[in-house]
Amino acid sequence: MGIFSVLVDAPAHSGLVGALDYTSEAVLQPGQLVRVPLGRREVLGVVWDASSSSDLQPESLREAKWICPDLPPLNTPWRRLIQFTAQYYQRSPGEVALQALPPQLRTLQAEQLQRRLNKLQKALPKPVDHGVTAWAPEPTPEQASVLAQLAQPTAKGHTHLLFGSTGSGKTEVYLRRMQEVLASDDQAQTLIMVPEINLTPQLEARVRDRFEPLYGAGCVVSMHSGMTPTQRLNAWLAAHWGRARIVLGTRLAVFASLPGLRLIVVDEEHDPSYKQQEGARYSARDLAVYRGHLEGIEVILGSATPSLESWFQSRPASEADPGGRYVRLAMPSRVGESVLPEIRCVDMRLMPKGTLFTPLLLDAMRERIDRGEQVMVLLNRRGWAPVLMCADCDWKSQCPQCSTYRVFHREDRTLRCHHCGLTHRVPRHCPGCGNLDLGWQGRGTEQLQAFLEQWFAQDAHPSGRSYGVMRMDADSTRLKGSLERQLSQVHAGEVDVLVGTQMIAKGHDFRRMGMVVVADPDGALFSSDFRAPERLFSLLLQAAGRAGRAAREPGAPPAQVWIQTRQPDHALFAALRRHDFPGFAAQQLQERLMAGMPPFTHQALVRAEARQLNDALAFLNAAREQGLDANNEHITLYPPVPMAMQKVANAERAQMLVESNHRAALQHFLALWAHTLYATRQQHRSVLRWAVDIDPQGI
DNA sequence: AGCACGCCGACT
DNA sequence: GTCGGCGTGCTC
Repeated sequence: MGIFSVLVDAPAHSGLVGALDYTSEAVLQPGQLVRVPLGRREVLGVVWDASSSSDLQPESLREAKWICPDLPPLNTPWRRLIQFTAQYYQRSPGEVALQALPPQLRTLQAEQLQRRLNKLQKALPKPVDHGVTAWAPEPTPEQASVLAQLAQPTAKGHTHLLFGSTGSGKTEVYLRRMQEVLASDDQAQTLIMVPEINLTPQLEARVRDRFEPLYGAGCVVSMHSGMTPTQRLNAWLAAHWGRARIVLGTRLAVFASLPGLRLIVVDEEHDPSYKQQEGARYSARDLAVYRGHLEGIEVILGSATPSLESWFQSRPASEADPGGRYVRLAMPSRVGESVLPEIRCVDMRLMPKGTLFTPLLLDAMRERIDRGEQVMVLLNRRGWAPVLMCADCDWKSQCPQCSTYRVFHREDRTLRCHHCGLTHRVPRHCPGCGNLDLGWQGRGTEQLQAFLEQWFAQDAHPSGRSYGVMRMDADSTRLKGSLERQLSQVHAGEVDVLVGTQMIAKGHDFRRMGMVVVADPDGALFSSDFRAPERLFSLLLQAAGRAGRAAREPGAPPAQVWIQTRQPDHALFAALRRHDFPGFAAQQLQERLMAGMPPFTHQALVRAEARQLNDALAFLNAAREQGLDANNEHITLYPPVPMAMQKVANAERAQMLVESNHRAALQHFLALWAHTLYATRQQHRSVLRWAVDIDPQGI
């Protein structure tokens, strides 16, 4: 009878910190999946440490059963990745480990699992026909040079930042590099990550086209939260078994078990979606880099607008500076005939307040459309208008549960809170004074769509048909299949004007888009979040990337981006007009350095929620006092403040910023302080929830 | 986190 | 008299 420690799914604050001890007749390997009794239930566990001794009385230990002898244990790098994630993001290893496994593994009986494995084994990989090669475009000289550099071992290590403008063919570089790596070893596996589920289908199709002829059907699997539990389990097993050679997925795929992993690609590495926003708040991009380091393999981070963290980390060496830890590879040119679109600002200060589009812009749109091109209109606000209000009294569509307004959605006549989801029918008359005259303030995608439909209905297209205006946002794509349907309508040319939120700016390859209109970006210029300019720049450059992807006809005017703003002289737009990310980044980094912000400092947030704001603040203040007593010179503990969105779903929220110039010092402090926080929580029972967010996205 | 036990209010 | 509200406590 040996003693084995086992990880089970228990949150860090449950008192069950670390692994639990169990006995077993059979010798269990670390990484083996087991089923263990925990209280009255039986749960899935991961064997963590073999034949350890236990502090507990031997007779109080219960017995672990392995679930499936044929399932190989999770390997050492995987376990170390889990260990690191738990420690770095201040969660229990059990919680992280079990979250990283497919949910169905918890409930599946041993026989069912065995049946799955048998099926997987029977579906033998198609013997590779070495005569077969997938068609692939010839790499451009720029791509070839980057590929040569990737193949060349460097002193810097194995993480590369591929800085390539939209349309420079980054995906082709990923695919070719994957192909080289896969060909070098018949056990080799690669992982490629994308920020959003929406972007997986088109990349998946491209990856399948390239690799299925080489490695057979089933060599590519996807991993994202939109899959059914069964699909997820099958994909996970195929990867864990080594049958899948390529795993393609969203942030959760960073935890896929890949015994033959040789390369990780993180596409659009700057995208905020890589940061998990609940539970263990990990950054899949950062973990990908760490995993690469653990496995001793190559990592490629790709973006046209890298995060300032990655940009800084990839700075070249100079006399005074040894440079960053990543190797920067640049691909500045667009593939083929297409040229960079012309970016211009439209000065909205000259227009009456409330103008949706300037007349000049509307004329330019029609001109484009009549030439057979499409126009994209970007506005990052769903619904008709962000506020409904009474013309007589001061009633506004305030959400009763949150410190924000419910958004007026005219299409389904609702007032919806975008934070807590609360939905009401639009009142017929003012709930404050009974007045029938309810108006709105501001604009959303629905309103732009309606305006443009009306505008273009005044005339017919020169060909006699009518103009097509379509809206694409989270509302229009809610139903299954509607995203695909809408995209195919755009590709089929049934749409002249596509109105939408940032969803339309990301990734999709609209070949006929000749003009991009940014309707109202100014909100982001005045945001209190120091990362807002970075995100806006990235969004606008990505949007610009949608324009003019195809070669243009001789004599056709260049693709254009029109930005309607009341700040046309803003430095951000000046850099954008030059397509100058390096210039923008240099200026932002200078500001961050001066203001002592990331990447020059490291941050963590402690957030707390309570029914009363003061209870949340009191908890944080008490925690801060004790943190200050620890008196660490490298740590700054700022006083707690109410969050910008102070109330969400009837919970008052406050947060406290912890900062340090040294990542290790911050980690060390947080690890010690965690105990204090748990203890302090016991004295503050009114606190509903609290959590630590390491490297927070927004403050 | 689950899932117990446990001790007070409105119903068959 | 029970069904059930969610407060506290434990799980190797």
